[in-house]
Amino acid sequence: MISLHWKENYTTDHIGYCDMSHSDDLSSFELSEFLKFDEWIEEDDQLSVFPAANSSQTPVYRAHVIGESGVAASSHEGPSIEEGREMKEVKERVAFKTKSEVEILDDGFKWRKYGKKMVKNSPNPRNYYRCWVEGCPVKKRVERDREEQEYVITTYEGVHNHPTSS
DNA sequence: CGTCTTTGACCCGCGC
DNA sequence: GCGCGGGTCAAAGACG
Repeated sequence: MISLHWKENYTTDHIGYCDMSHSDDLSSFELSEFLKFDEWIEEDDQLSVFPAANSSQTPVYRAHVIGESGVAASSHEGPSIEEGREMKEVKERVAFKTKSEVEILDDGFKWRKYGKKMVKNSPNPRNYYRCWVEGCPVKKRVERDREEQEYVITTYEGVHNHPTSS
């Protein structure tokens, strides 16, 4: 059972989370690309790699999701998966808020850093990465949470047009 | 010596 | 039109 919930506003974005058990059929889930199944935040807020599809366990994983769609934002009861899919069409962007001391999280992809910027009202810089694979449009940006410095916010933008290179 | 990071410059959209 | 904030470029530097 997959359910997507949304919480209160987070600056201009909206934070939600998605609960799912590993018994779900990932391939048929429309949000699979959008949510990047290979990276999740576990219940204890430790980053973990999603287990292989043939794993016998059925753990529940949780990811924090930051959306930017007005569609999702306007829903008070929380968006359905339909709305989530619409969000993907508007902007293929997903963010994870992760409790971590290091900002370089190995998610199975190779990244090339191309920029760093100090953001206003925050003492922390924001780092910009591009997917290392040529022709792949995916970018990500990494920054520390303004208030909770022990958290790292990783934002992915776009969908990989190639398999994960290990 | 090649490759990846660093870092200031540049660009672009937006509000005033 | 101009300044500001955020995103990207690219030359120079670091590092193996």
